Amino acid sequence: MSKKEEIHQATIKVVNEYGLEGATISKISKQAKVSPGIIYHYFDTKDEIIKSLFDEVKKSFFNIFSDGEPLKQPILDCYKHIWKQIYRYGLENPEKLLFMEKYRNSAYQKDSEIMAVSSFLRQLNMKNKQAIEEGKMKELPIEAIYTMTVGVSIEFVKLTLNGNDVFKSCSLESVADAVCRSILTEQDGDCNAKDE
Amino acid sequence: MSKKEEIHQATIKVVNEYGLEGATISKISKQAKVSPGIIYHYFDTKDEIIKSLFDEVKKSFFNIFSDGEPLKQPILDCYKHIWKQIYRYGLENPEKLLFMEKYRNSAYQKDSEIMAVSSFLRQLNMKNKQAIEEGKMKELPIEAIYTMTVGVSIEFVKLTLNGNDVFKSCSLESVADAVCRSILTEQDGDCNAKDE
Amino acid sequence: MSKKEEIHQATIKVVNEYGLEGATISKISKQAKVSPGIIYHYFDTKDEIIKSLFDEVKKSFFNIFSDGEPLKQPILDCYKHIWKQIYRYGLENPEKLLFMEKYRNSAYQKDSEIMAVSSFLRQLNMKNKQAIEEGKMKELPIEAIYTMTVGVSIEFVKLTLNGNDVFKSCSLESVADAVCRSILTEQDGDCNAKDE
Amino acid sequence: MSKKEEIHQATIKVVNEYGLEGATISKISKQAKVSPGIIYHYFDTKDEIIKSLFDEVKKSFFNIFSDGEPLKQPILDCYKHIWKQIYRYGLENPEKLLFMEKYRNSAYQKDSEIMAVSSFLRQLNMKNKQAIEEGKMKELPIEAIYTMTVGVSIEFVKLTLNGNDVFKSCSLESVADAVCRSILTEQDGDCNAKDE
DNA sequence: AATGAATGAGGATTCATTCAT
DNA sequence: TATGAATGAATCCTCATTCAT
Repeated sequence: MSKKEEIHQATIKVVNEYGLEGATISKISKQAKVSPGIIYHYFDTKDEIIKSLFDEVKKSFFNIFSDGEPLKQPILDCYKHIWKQIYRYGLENPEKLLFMEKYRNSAYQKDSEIMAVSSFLRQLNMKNKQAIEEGKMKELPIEAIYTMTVGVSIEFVKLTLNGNDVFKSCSLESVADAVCRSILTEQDGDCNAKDE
Repeated sequence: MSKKEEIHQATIKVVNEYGLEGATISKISKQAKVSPGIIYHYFDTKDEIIKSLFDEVKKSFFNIFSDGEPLKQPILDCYKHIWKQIYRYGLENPEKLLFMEKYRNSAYQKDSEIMAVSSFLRQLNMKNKQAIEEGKMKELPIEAIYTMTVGVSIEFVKLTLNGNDVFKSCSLESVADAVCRSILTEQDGDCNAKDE
Repeated sequence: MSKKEEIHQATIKVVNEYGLEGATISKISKQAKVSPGIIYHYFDTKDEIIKSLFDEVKKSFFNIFSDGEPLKQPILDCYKHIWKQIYRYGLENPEKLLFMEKYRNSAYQKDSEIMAVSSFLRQLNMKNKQAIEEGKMKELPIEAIYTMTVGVSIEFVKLTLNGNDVFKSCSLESVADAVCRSILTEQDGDCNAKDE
Repeated sequence: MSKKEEIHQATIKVVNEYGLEGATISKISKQAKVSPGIIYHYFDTKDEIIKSLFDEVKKSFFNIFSDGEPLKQPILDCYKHIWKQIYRYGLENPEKLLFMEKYRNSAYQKDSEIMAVSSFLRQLNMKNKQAIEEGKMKELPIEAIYTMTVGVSIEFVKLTLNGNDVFKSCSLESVADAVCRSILTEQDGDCNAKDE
């Protein structure tokens, strides 16, 4: 592991323990067992540490989207697959996921530019548009789709990490199914949708 | 408005402009047009200002749940009603809602003790349990139900406040319906649910 | 003496002991017997302390130019008067004069914008131009005139402060006379010199 | 050029760009294209770099005093010659001259030990004393003589380097003459002035 | 109640210097 | 000789909190 990675590792630990605002250079350097000075040999500012770490984590996060080639499946199965992948990722990498969530709600992230343009996400976006045209999916912007699926999965991770036994009586599968079904059109998603 | 309330008001404004970590006593005192010293007559510490403000905002937030007596409606309609109320509340009180979200992801909130025990929420919880027993709703803990409904509504508020025209092509009603339907059981929520 | 003045006083002492670069907030606060924090209640930055102090000192320095109404005298006597006033000022206010000299050669002073535009200096400049037109004074820019007269006086102060007994065998008067005569034209500077 | 000289060269460049206080080992090493570590093989401390550089520059500066054998000329012509040599040197070696001036006003130079004892200066000092005995020159210490002549020339260099067109209407020769004449006795300096 | 000057610990960052390679 | 990573003390500055008035 390179020194930069070690500092990133230390940072993510400190952020999870003390919050983004509580992550001081002093704490990070102690956690990484290096001097405060050397950190500035690898990073220009403290902000750069946080931002580059976020970029790393975001990359690793979006990488798991494409695991298992979900694009080859029908739109519902595609999102269900991603939903479950996110949940597993979150449980296996709680510090990464919680770091992302803290970053997302912090002053670092001014606009919601979360939607990175990985090649996978571009393809997923294409798939979305196609499904919308085919009348299978609600005509919603990608951010809304993301919120209604991935966003919920992330919140379920947080619940689980907080000790909440979410899936005691109800299977992960059925929740993933129900949640992801909400992005489909009425005729496609269920039979008895009614408007007020 | 009491002095405490004035300080709370000033705090919420400063937090929304500068973030939780950027909200200094100095800025709050200037915003509230009082001296820094007097703030410590009304609050013991800065943390107490933030925490008591959160309690206030949380109370006002959960108050709107009961508007329109949603408990008298069937479970789906009840949650759809709440969903839309939250969305409206968020657009009308962006500072309050964003403050809550910032607080929720900060170091202030160690555990997820969001679920306040208002009398309404107790009643809603009863209604949940009944619906579960009747086989109408998935057997999920209240926090999960909350996440799948209210949580999504809040995220939609954030999207809208960020300038995202979420409901350009798809009605608020249909999204609320689809999202809230995800907490129902398969037979109740839709016709063609399938398991993997 | 106001707190700002006290901090200025402390700063001038520290600068004279440790140099401009050695004048740290820590040293200044100890010299002024105040906490480091309070300094930033009166000044925005360390630079502002130095710059405002320079403005103060410069003002006091240029004030002594006009003492004794030198403008009413012929050009040579006028400059001789100023020359001697500067010398006296320097011996009486060594810290102020040395501070000015340090500032002048530092990174603070990028261009040589020393020539403040006090009303007196404007009048002196007028007198210069008149003397040039009358053929009494060399046609040199004001900065050169300043260098040849005031500049030399300041250097004599430095010599004296360094323990050099400059005027042991040669009177202050005769040096002032000889130095200031150098700005006169040849015909005017030479044969009709008069001594006091 | 030896490594030490290369480091000196780099130092003088960095000092002129960033000032004495802004000249860090890091910048010097980059400018010299060597590692920071190796600098400490050639110099014990950063102060030693600066001080030895000053000694070098001072030597080169005082060397030009003797160019053209000014000692063989009458005292006035001798100083006029030196005056003009200094001015030319300054314009040709602005970095060296400005470095000297920065050093002279810094915390490095506690006492005014500028007057190096080169063999030339010893001879010049002898010439001074003789001229004083002969009643041709004012009875002033060597430092005062230096200030009244060389010091003024250096200041004229600074004015010129700062973009001031000092000699637009008045010749270098006449200024050198007038300035250097100020060190002569009254009878000698006045009536028998001759121009070129 | 109210002010705002004052404190001092702690923040990010820099930099002369050292040291393993 | 030479590198450049590493150290840690010192820098400027901030800010929650206190206190004299």
